[in-house]
Amino acid sequence: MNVKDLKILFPNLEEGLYNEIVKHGTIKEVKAGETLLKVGQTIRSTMLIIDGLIKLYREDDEGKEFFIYHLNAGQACSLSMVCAAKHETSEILAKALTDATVLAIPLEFMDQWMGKYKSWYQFVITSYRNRFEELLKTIDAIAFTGMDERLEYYLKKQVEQLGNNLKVTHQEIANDLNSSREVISRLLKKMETKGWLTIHRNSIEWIPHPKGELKAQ
Amino acid sequence: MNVKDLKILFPNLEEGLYNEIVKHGTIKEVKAGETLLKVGQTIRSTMLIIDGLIKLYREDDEGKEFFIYHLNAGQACSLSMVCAAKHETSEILAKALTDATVLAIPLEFMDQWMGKYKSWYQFVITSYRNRFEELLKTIDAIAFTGMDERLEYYLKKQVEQLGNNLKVTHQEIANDLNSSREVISRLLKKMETKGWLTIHRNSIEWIPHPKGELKAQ
DNA sequence: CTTCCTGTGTGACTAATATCACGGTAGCCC
DNA sequence: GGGCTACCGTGATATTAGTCACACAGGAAG
Repeated sequence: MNVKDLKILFPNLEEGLYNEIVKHGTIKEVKAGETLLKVGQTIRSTMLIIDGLIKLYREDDEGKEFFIYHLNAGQACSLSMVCAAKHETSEILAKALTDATVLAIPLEFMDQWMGKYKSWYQFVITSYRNRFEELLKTIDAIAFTGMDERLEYYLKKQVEQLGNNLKVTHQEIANDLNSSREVISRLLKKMETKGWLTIHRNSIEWIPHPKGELKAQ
Repeated sequence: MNVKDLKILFPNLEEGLYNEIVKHGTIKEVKAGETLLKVGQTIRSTMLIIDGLIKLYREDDEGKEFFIYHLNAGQACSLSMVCAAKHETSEILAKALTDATVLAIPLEFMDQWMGKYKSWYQFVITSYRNRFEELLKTIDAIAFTGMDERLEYYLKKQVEQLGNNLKVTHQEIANDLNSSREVISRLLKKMETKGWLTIHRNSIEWIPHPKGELKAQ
């Protein structure tokens, strides 16, 4: 990892901080589909996403996985920060959706930089706020809306991260939303007749349309 | 506000920090039922709860209120922290459930103390982690379980905060859970026959029983 | 005591979602 | 091509939760 690339991904940090990050962080490569973080695992470092897309899940007792949000390049795993700071264990499951590169920073620097670099503190706080907002929006979706709107919200988020052509099966969507394949199939069909997307085998093509963007947060 | 009381409520902070809190914080008294924070309101200070019980809600477009969690004495409003740090607006609704006293700390100290007092940084991070966990548990409840379990979880949380005798109507519970009175009434009745509680007019008496405690987090 | 209001109980109905049971189809491998 | 497997479509049915209508009960105020 070099300072130049780091600056592009994580702008607005202090000069000295970039050097420290490069010096103390260790690169970790993860293959698509691999698990980065298991529930119950002890966290010993904070993770910055350098490349790729990470998907975070909440797991229930029976191992069902409920999708919470994505992390992509230039973001940090807030949970790894909180946990790291208290030497505690993970509450969530993180999987690499694509091949990914993450930068692991041993937790002792987390503390140290907090006092030393104002930009680090800002970065951490901002990460938190963003994740917190994601969680609140997720709660909104499940508490206030039906499956149809949730699917819509879900697809828009996927499109935002992965582009209009989603390589995904109905079953996978159902798992992420803790629903069943049939329900998702039927809802997708409805959305297809509305002209919002076209269904292919193993993929869905999102058709941009006036109401198709996620509201600015 | 004096240092001695502060120490009891917020232990493990640095000596100098207590003095600063007392010096720069301003006490705010709130009557039961009053709103502390509206959605969309700009936040100019971080709030520490000195006394009383605060209830936080998420609001939908039509003003329906979905209960998220409590804050009680000795805790901080994490959201006010994130928002304050970025001069942003509130995403949630906070109401005083009982008469309450909060200590408002202007946001500039938030930044300043972060670098100056390690204990403050620890406190903030810990607050976050706890709130984050609450949110995740709330998501679990709505994503993975039915109304019956959600009601059970809800009641246990109330009991934890307010004791075994809950002064609450079925309608109020229904609002908090974004359900309807009839559904709650019927579920309560079931729980009554199981011997978990007794229903009175305007109140519910929780009967402690082996499975009646919230799992340790 | 009567009136009125609020909270509660209950049955009937509707809507949304999950589940079951298939049958069809595209693509892969032999 | 034939068979296999994963994915998708669809009707029937079950379950859960929300809605509607109304009856009743307790308590406060007159």
